[in-house]
Amino acid sequence: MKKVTINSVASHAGVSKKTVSRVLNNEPNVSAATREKVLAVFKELDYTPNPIARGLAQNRSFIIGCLYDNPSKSYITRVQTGALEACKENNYNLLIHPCEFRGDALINNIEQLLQTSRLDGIVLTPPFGDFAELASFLKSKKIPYARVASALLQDDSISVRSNDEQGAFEITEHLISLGHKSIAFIKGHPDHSATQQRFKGYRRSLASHGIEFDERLVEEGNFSYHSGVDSARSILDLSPRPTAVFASNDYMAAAVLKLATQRQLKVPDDISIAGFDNAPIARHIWPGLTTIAQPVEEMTKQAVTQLISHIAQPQEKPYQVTLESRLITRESTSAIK
Amino acid sequence: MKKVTINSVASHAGVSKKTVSRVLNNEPNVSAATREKVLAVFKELDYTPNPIARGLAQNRSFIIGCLYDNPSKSYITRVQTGALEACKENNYNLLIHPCEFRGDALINNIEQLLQTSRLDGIVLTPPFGDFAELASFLKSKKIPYARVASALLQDDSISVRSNDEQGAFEITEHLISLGHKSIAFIKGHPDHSATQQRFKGYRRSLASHGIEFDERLVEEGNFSYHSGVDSARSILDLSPRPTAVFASNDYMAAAVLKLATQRQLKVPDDISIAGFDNAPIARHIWPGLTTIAQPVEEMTKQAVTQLISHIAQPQEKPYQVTLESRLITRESTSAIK
DNA sequence: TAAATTCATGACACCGGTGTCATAATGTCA
DNA sequence: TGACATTATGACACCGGTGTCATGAATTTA
Repeated sequence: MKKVTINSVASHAGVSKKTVSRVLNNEPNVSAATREKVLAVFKELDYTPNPIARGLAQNRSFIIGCLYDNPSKSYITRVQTGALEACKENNYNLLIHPCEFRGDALINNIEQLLQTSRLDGIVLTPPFGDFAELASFLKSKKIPYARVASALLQDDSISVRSNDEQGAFEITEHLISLGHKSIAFIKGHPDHSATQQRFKGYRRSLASHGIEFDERLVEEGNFSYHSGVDSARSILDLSPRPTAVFASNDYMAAAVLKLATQRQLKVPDDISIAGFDNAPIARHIWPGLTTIAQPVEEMTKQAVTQLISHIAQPQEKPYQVTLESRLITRESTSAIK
Repeated sequence: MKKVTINSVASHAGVSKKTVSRVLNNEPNVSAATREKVLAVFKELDYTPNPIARGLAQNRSFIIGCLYDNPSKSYITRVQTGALEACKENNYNLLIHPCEFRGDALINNIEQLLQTSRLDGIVLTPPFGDFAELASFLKSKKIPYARVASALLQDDSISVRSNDEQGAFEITEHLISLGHKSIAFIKGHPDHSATQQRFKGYRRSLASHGIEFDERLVEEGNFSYHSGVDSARSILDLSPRPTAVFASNDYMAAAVLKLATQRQLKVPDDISIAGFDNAPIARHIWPGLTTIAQPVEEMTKQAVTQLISHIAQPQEKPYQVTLESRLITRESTSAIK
């Protein structure tokens, strides 16, 4: 059983390679009769074009790369889900590439990636979207890219984000509206722009209610569950203990909840806990976490969709959009007694 | 700035393409002087070979595909982690491809995948590893594959699994040793071979202690958190209520825990709960879940490593291994009162 | 009906590498 | 030093598609 190529189809159908190629790509200037004949041979020989050969001729791979370095696995899962949807709709494939954000190796690493697998475009997920050096590297290599959930970098690339500052503001407002004045805050990973944004929103809300900002209530986390445990320990040891904790993501909030419960504290009666992201864990635990729902899948899907259409036909003006997030109240927050 | 290809390097260095290719691939029969010269030109022109052209000539893509359809996202994350490690060590890349297991579309879907992106090999994760039709399809297309955590299919392909039956046996033994006799069981997804295996282990343990199997204690789940909630509801409504629940994975166990807690039951005092997999959630909740730790990452890593070495050099005998799992006791199980 | 235009098709180069084989250069041995 | 083996190198075809352009046939226009 020999391999079926465009040549075998051509000779079988008694036409030239080029004509077969025309049929393959729905190009004009093929008579109906010829088209029929070629299509019949496709069926008969069970022909499928070789994507690599096509890639060589057109200098395309139909593969999008997804770059990430994120302590929150569920966030990555959501990013992938959105990216995959966009790829599927456009007959693209998704290649995943985790790599360390810190360290000089990054650019080399990406260079290696581009060498071993030519990608048509790259999605930069946090924190990569805010790394100017990487952006300019990709530009120099002429690799199109799209940024997801990145706040800082002002460039002319595709970018889909949500308003972290506003989300954090709203959830803090929610806590304050419940009577809380002593609200601890757990920061996210310092490399992520969301970390600063969420912190800003927290402070803006406090300020708008005349609540004095207290540095002792702020802990440095890094979005991982483990860092949440450490921060929770410090916070729960405070005296007087804050009446509420706002963690920069749900993993860290879950850690606070676990530690508080272990210490016999009732949530939310003794302490209210709020998270961010609406990760699966927020509804998998009891009490469920009050949080901000971010459309991570949707953001990524839009980013990748735009990226693909940009690849097919470079746009004049970049697609830059901010999607809405919304407050979800569950059982982990309640009015102060 | 023109593109740098093997031709530009060749003319720059004053040698033939083929000699450049030899240097590129560390082939013998290149004089030291020539090699130096060519390497210098590589640097000077900042040359990187085009993977697509190489792929066309060698009929390889250096990409492994990972096929999955799994309700447990964290399981997929772990599979990816293991697969990525193996890929990284071998300069391969990983393309992810979720697709529906059920339905006739599957084979077409895979065919499409192979068309749009030539893969050097495929990792089949549960439940795909047990689908004989898919295996024979891949064989007919001459695409090497490796199976992860698959129990049933007896074929001559690479397979790395762990002993689900034994794990379920051990965790049931653990519950029985704590004095439990009325142990509810939540099954996994019917398409997954692990589902039957775990059920078998549960029954074997009961039988070995002369505990009569009671069908009313068995609920049909599908590995998703949501299905766990439904099953938990039925189980907690039973009268008399079982003193322990063994769910076929940690997500469903977490659902039982949440519902029990919501209903003011104390875990483990009022009811013991055990899971399977040692997913992150098992230690992110309070009380932590007693569970069976499966080396999912390691299984996948070994499978992919073998797959890649098989691609480079087809082996005579297939690599088929069963890795150990182990019992992890946490706070969700205790001796009956 | 002749000239001009449009359409259908194929020949051929090309994408950027690798494999095969011939040949020139060098080394080894008697 | 001649016969022979070994090493270094390049010419050229090939992988399986696509792009460019020439050509002959069919159709329209004057």
